[in-house]
Amino acid sequence: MYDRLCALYPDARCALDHQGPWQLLCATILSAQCTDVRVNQVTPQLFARWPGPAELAAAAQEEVEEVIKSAGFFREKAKSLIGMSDDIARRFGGEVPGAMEELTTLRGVGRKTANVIIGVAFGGAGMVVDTHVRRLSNLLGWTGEQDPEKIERDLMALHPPERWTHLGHVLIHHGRNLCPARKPRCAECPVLDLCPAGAARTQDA
DNA sequence: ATCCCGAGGG
DNA sequence: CCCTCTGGAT
Repeated sequence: MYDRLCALYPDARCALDHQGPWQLLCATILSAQCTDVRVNQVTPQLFARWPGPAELAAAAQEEVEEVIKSAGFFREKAKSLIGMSDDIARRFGGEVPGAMEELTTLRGVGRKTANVIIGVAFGGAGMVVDTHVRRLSNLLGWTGEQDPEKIERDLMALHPPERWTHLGHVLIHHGRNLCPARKPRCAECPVLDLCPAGAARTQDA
């Protein structure tokens, strides 16, 4: 299945525009319950105005809110962006840490965001479980869990570490292109033969 | 379990 | 109108 998805999406990669770990951290925090397209619309202005953690840590919350407003959850996300930057400036000497236990101590950073940083910014093994990965993993029968951390564990057991990061990317890509939550296009799906949920659905119709 | 929240699609 | 979008804190 992994190979089939890779063949389908040969250049699937992180769709959040960024330069360096701190920018990716900001973009990923902003991506909660929001499309990556919209995140990429607000980050240029964010990074132009506050170029690094030291600057953003000192920003006025209302000004940050104004810039990121269209991404939704703007009050919480502004607090997280400022708090996370302050954490990095004070506790980590201005450098984004690379370990899960450190990353998740940052304001607004949970396992999903931490795994993005580990996998994409540092080239490590990060099994990202977002809304797409959760939905497709359940449809494909790879897990029966709903809790992201349990899904993470199931996926890590099914796939070798060197595939984790890219697996997340191809699943997210497939979720966007052909298998969105609202209206999966099973009739056009090239991997329908490997999808129990899709097979059942097409039989229904 | 609930709240945070704007924007786009059906 | 209702649901979903690369979740996390309380």
